[in-house]
Amino acid sequence: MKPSPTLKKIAAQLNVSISTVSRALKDHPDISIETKRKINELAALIEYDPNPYAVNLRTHNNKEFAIVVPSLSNFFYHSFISSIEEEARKHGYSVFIYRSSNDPQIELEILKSCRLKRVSGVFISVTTETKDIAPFLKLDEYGIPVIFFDKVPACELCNKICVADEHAALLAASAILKKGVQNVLGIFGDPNMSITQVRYHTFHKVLNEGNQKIQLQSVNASSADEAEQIVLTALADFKGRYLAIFCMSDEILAGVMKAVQRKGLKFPQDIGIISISDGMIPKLFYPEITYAETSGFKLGKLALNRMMRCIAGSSFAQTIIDESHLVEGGSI
Amino acid sequence: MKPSPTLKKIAAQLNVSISTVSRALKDHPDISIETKRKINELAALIEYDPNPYAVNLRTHNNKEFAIVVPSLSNFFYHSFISSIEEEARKHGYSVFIYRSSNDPQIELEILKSCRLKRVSGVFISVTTETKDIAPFLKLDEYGIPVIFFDKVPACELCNKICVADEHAALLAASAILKKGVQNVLGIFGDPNMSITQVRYHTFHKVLNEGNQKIQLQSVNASSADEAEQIVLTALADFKGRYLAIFCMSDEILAGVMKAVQRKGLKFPQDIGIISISDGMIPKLFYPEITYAETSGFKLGKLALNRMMRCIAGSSFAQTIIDESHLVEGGSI
DNA sequence: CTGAAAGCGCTTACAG
DNA sequence: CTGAAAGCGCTTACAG
Repeated sequence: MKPSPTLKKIAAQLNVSISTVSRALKDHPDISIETKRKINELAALIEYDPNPYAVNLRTHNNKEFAIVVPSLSNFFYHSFISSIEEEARKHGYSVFIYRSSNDPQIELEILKSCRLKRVSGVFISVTTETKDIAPFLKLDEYGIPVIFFDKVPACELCNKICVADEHAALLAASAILKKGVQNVLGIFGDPNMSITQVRYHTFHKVLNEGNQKIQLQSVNASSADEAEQIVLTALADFKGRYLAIFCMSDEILAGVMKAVQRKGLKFPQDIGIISISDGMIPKLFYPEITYAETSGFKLGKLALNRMMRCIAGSSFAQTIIDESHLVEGGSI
Repeated sequence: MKPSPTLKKIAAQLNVSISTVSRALKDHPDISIETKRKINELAALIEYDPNPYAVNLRTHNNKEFAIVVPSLSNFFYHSFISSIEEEARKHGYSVFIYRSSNDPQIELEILKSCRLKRVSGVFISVTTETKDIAPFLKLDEYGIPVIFFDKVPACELCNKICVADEHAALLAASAILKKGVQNVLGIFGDPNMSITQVRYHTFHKVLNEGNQKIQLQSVNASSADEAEQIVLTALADFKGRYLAIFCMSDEILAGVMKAVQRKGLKFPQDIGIISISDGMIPKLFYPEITYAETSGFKLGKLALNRMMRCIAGSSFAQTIIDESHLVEGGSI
């Protein structure tokens, strides 16, 4: 285990004081050009790098953001994370990712670690079980800004960046109206999640307010398998009539597609399908599935922007909602 | 910005020395029960937590592993990461993830950061451009073990954990032989990647060594779109004859499925499909696609095991290859 | 232009 | 059983 180069060693070799070396390395105007040259040369030669622990102990400042997510298996997170990262790098920040495994206990440990490490800021999508926002407020007390994204807690005074659930549901519902479909089956996720409630509510409102009379049936599915079963049942119920299925999420879409393929149905001829998605799953089928896009990319930029404002001192809490747009596939 | 509780403050309030507080908090046998009680009580009350920067500066020891991956959009990585994490937690280590964006420059920065932070160990899947292994050896010099996984560099003396490319290709080829298919189209990825070479070589060897005479055609595709085009062309060539398509990866499978759906082909009736995959994409279709599984889960356990050995002092470099197994879907 | 000194918050050998 | 002291590697106000 090789010892690291330190200011002390450079100072000793060059017969100057540690203070001088420290100043020279950060290009302090006091130090003479000649001394700076000597010091920088040696530092480069022995590949000196400041010990971040020592620096931090003194300055309480690291340029690191933490992103905390429940899981990694989500294309929305990918685009969000890469967007944050790209932008953060430009500002001289590095980014690392913590995974909470959707476990509030682990999430708590991660938050504590972020606090103790005094990261510059935290972007977090909370677990489905997270109820207590005290740990987040605590981060704030220590001057660490927290930006919630995607799965956000019910908290007025927080900075939140959300996908446009309402707008996405509206786009999907409008697309269905436009096609003039009469029988619609909406499949939604966990009814306790706010994301489900918003999407459900908007979807229903738009369809019911249209001038067409539509037979709308809505169901909740907690897994792809369940969604598949629901569709198989519905196909029997709606026998003979053209049906459009709305999928609130990728997981549900996966189940729906299983049922559609199992029954050998062609879309959009035999059945119509429309979804809210980040776009990965819809593109696996032919024709591609039409979906209202919830992309993390633009959202990431907005989130980072907000973060930089917070770091600059803004204490004003704000909820930012990105717009969605319809990506026409050909499935309805 | 609230000041953090410190040993000093506890010491002052209790009229004992800092050393005593430090010892009491780590349950040192020298300290009297009564003193320990008092100190622990106050520490709990004010929520004292040691400053990790100060601790590190003294002890050079943090219990953190870094996982570095080129990208997050890969189910193999998800299972690998969650497996590592789960196991690491049991050993009292926490895990954070760095994303290199498949950029060797960023990868370099990450490695440096790992070195300076003296993480306990690094698990890394390198970028496709990574040529220079010097930075990894450097980590090793500083006593930080490096375990390569999945995308590993050509380096004899490294610890590597790999998916069983050979075994997976063998299983897929054997499955094709068993079905007695005569016309086979193999679609492979970037021919410069070692993973492609191994899969290609084994696949061909097994098919050619079988006693059946098989017409085998192999092509390289660098994207899903390209794979789709290849299949469309091949369908014309093999007109009328039953064809089995082997997909080396999920990306290729995605393209192949696009073509198959576009042509309205039924599988396994009209065409046979078999793939190497982590299992997510194959399960989206009906019938599900048959594939040789390359799961990160078991691999993660093996990798962590190896890491713990390295930390315990083993300097013996080892390449571990996990076995694959065939998951029967119904697509061939 | 340069250096000695204090201090960030901790740990640990040494002394009593 | 407890404490004073040195030191991890750095930064920065103060002095010259």
